[in-house]
Amino acid sequence: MSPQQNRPTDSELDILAVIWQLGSATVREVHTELSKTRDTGYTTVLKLMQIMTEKQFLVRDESQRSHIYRARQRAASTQKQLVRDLMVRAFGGSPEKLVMQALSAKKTSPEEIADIRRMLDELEGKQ
Amino acid sequence: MSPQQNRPTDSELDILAVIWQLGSATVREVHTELSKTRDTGYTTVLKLMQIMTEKQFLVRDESQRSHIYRARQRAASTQKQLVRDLMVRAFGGSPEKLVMQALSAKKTSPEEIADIRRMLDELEGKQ
DNA sequence: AACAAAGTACGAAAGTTTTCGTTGACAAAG
DNA sequence: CTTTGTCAACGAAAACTTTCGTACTTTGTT
Repeated sequence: MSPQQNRPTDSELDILAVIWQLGSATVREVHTELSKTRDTGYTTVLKLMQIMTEKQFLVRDESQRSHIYRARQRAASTQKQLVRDLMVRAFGGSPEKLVMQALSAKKTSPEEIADIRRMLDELEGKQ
Repeated sequence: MSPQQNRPTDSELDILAVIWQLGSATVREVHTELSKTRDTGYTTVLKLMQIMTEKQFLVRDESQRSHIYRARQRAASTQKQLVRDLMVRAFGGSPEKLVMQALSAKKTSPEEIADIRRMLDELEGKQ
């Protein structure tokens, strides 16, 4: 009904991830991609993508026989929403606690650390 | 579709957040706290906390009539799991993308930025 | 034209999470 | 000792998410 302020479900996020990667995709393409890691039926993916279109997570071009789907929101926008949500619910709204866990959750390379430093520089420059 | 593992559900996370804050709590205390922001029944919270005990998210002391619950895992441990999960599913495993969204999701103060810099220093020192 | 292949639509079943009404135990007050 | 309030237990309903069978349509091939 209302514009996207709700989070995608787990399966919906899996589908979004594929579409983010491909830019746009048919059900077949998404299904093929998901099949690499999950055991999932074609019509299951189809149904989910139809629901996601209703929910306005996706838009589709029906001019071809096999409809072409795109994400309605940019990846960054949905990702930001997801992170904000987790930050509020699990970290009491504290970004540095979340960042700390993010960095310790995976061995972060020196290059990645340098990237983050650059981001901090930029962020500080703006303020 | 997506592996569930030991990730708390949304409602379970809300309860965990309260218990993390209070250290330990009765159902009454959790319910009172949640009622500030959510319209939720007492027995709903009770049932959830019973389920969470079965799932080993919580442990309880039954020696008093009103049982006292604690988190079985430290907050940091569960938080790390949640962040790792989100990092993999929404960010393709990339910590710096997640960090970037975290920082832009909320206006981050200079103090918070300084904290994060210190964390990066420490992280680099260890490697 | 007939058939097979590939696609959408749809509804209902199956699975999971959340909600709450009800019951019985116990405690505190009267 | 009876009433009133608080609690845990439990089961089932409600709500939400995921799965897939079936029907029908369109396209390509023989």
